[in-house]
Amino acid sequence: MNRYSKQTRLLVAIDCIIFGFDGNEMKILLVQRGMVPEKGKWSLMGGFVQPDESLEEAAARTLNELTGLGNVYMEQLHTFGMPERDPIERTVSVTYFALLDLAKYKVQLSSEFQAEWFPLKKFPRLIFDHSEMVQAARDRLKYKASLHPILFELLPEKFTIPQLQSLFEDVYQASFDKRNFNRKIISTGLLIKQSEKDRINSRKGAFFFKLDKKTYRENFHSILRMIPNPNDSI
Amino acid sequence: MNRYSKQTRLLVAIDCIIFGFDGNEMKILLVQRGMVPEKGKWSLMGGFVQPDESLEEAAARTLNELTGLGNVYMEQLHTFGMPERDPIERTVSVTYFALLDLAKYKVQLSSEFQAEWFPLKKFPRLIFDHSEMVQAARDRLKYKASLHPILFELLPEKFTIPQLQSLFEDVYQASFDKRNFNRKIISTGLLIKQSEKDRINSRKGAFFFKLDKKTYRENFHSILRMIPNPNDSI
DNA sequence: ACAAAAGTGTTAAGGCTACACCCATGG
DNA sequence: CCATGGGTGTAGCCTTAACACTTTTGT
Repeated sequence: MNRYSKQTRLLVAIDCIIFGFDGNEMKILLVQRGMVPEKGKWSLMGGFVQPDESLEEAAARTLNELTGLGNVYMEQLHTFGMPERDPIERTVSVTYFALLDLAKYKVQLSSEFQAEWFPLKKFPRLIFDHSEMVQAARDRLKYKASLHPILFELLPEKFTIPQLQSLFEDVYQASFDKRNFNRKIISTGLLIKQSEKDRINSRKGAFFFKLDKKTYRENFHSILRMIPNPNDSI
Repeated sequence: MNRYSKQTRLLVAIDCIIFGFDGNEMKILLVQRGMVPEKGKWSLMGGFVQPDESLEEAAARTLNELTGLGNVYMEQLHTFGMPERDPIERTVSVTYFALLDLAKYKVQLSSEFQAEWFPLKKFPRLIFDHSEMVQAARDRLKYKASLHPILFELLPEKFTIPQLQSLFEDVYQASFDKRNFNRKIISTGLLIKQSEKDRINSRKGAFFFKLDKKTYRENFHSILRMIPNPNDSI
């Protein structure tokens, strides 16, 4: 015997929830679907798992086809498998979410796809169960970012603490006291202060910081408390 | 068009990591595989996803076939999809882990399967990547139980605090100071003290507690700190 | 000199760890 | 009466939230 006979084989897809931060707000990368059904409607970037690739490879390939990027933070999110989720044919979708520094890579989007960055606060209706996938990814991101220094993956190599705070505030839709936020972030020991300042947002200028990669790797899996108590919803 | 032509369809399996606690130690339920390849070797309970069932339904069905149980805590863990993980034919496996009160249900194991409870500390070599799945489930259990009151799912309706503590100690392979453990658990507000005592383990007897189901549901998703600092590894 | 954002310090409260003794009971 | 496991209290430390003023510099 070299097949499990009598069992039904299913299509297995990958869908990627691609988050980016432009220094100001969180965005999500969507594509206009190129095939029927729902051709022309907005959806997550996805594709089918090929016979010889692992799920991680399929996810990385999918991201790369759209953005040209590799070496991006990706994490398996959840697998969606309701029988009727794709009306054409039953498809099980393994979802991954990716975090990237949007400003740096904005221009590289493949023109092969009709892709666009949308603010996470307001993006179009998506096909199938893709909105549910986005919601699950947002929930996971919030959850994980409160315990692990994952949001640094969204920032450029050099960033300022006010930038970091505005990223947290956008993710949590909350405001934080800057003194407490500062103390909390500094106490993680993850930041290395640079001598230069970013003068884009103020006359005084804000010091740049870099991530201490070694400490980052060592502490990534320990449970930290990354955010102070929020003040209010924004 | 009513099929995505040219795409390869894959077998989609469910594998269940079933944890149980017998009042003394954590166990895992394994079956002797009934089909080639690896017939007779120990493996997780699993099966293929059927055409008309969701992944959750398939997982619940798999658990029910083996134990006769329904209404058990189950959670999707991770999807494993290395191309060569099953040498017969490529199979993507969606894993779920289950938590159950072993003492209560020990007898109901279906005789259709050769199933056995093994101590989590020492269980046989498993087929394919099943050991990796168990490790991932243990890691997830530790992680999640440190933040959410998930381990109550392993206990009978009435339980004592020393029982609860020994469960935590087994999961974390650590010992906790009983005064601090007590305070921490009581402060969650999840326990309702009963008037009866359990006199099995001591002459004095330990008070039974029940879970406050309402508080449990309300607080399940908030991030608590469930365990005090461990003293030492056991 | 003033506007606009960056940066910093203190206090009071609550939560945490570490630690040692009394209680209830059956034999 | 004693052995066994169950149950509790506290002091010192650390972390946290709440809160307001000073610094820098371009215009």
